[in-house]
Amino acid sequence: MENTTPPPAGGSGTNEPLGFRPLYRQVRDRLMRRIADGYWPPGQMLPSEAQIAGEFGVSQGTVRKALDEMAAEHILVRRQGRGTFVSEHNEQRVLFQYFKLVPDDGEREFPESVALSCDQDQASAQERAMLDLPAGAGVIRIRRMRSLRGKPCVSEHITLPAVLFTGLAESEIPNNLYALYAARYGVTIARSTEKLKAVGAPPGDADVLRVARGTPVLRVDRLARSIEGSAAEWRIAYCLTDSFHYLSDLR
Amino acid sequence: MENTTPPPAGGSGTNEPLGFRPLYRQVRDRLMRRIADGYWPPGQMLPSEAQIAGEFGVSQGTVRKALDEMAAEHILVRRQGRGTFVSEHNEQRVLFQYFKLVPDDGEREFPESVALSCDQDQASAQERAMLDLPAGAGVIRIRRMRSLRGKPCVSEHITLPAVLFTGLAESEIPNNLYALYAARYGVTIARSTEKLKAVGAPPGDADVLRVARGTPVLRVDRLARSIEGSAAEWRIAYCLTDSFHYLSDLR
DNA sequence: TAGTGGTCTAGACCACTTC
DNA sequence: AAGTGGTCTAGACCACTAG
Repeated sequence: MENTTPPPAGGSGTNEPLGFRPLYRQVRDRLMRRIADGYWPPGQMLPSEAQIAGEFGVSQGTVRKALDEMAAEHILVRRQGRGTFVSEHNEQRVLFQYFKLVPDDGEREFPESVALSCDQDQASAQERAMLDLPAGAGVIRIRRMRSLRGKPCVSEHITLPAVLFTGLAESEIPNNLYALYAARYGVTIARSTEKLKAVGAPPGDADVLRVARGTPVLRVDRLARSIEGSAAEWRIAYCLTDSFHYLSDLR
Repeated sequence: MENTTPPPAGGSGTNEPLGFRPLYRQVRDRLMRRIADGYWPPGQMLPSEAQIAGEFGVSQGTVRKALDEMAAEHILVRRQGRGTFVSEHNEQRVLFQYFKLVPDDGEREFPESVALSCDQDQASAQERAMLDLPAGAGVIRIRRMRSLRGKPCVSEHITLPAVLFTGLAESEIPNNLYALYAARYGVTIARSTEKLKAVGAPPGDADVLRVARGTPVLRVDRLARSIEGSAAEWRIAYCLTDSFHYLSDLR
């Protein structure tokens, strides 16, 4: 693997100076492709640094830098003495990376869920805009209620591109959706953006949460992206925050 | 610098296996101490990697690893071809690291501020608990209103340990408080935790924000810590989110 | 042109896990 | 004991900034 042909434009989200692409980024890209293609599924152990280095014709240090970067993004998990593994969306990871609602007086807990409905339909203009869908595309919509300690606390509206998740509308809705996306549809959620607002609870959500309409609730608008970077899920959640809070760490 | 005397307990927040402390962490600790002590003030350029390596008697790669880690925590800023600098709390940094309120339809902007009051008093039990203060300790309380595009959007209640900020109550309150803490009191804010809730606007804050009492607002409870890790500021902000949102990136 | 950080290599040894 | 990732070193060269 040589660096004699630097691609003119960068593509990994960061601003490359256009004209130089480090070797370790090319290694990273090739590893990412294999993971995105399902060559190494979640939970799979990767070859050792030395093996990857031999295959790609680079030094072990260069492979290490690529792997470290991917571990920092939670794409991989490295464990000394054991190996390097593709991250799984197990409960622990989802709990810490994606579920930010914490009891005021206690530890983080994984919520329980009840699916209220699940239908397929044509995407609205707003849904097409959020999910980068063409006109006429289909979506799957899921309504869900989640509880902590037996107390309803989140009313969710989830929208998925139907083309990525064919047949999901007819199946059971598990508590851990991201594990299902990965296992059954090969869609691995890698990062997301949340926009938070305080609003009065809309009628339907107030009923689900068993509070009066207009009660202040936290509205969380999340767009989740797959490992390839494309929008894979749009989710709006109305959260009760009288005995919970949304935890955000600023570094 | 040798690794023959591994300290029995780790102290940098992470769980060390108790019995091995890498050299680069010891380098990091020594650099941190100098920065915390004001030996290298914010904005100051550090010696080159080679110089530090020579002074500490370690290799350049080891120094590099320490510097990279500190840069990842925003303690340092590294610029190729120029050098390594102690981070400043300039507007750009505060805007991206600490001010998460973004207009729904536009770019991030730095808000304007109006100080409403600033007093010194004995700490309440709650304030002592939040800021780790002994009984009888004094605090400085600041009330502030912040605006974006001329529109009031945040009502702030700030509490500071009086012992760290003597004389602040009698001075002007600038827009960028964290720059003042660093420049005048040698207190560099390094990280913080925010707890978010949706609540009805309390009377005093509703008046400041010019909305009806009980209007849903985002309550942001922030505890900010200095570079040494001690609690340095407790801040509660009530934010209007009808045309703004709190932006949270999940990685 | 000199000085800085950034990349890449090669090799030695250490810490941890598993068999 | 074997295999993995983690640390540390030494040195070469590249990309960027500034005088």
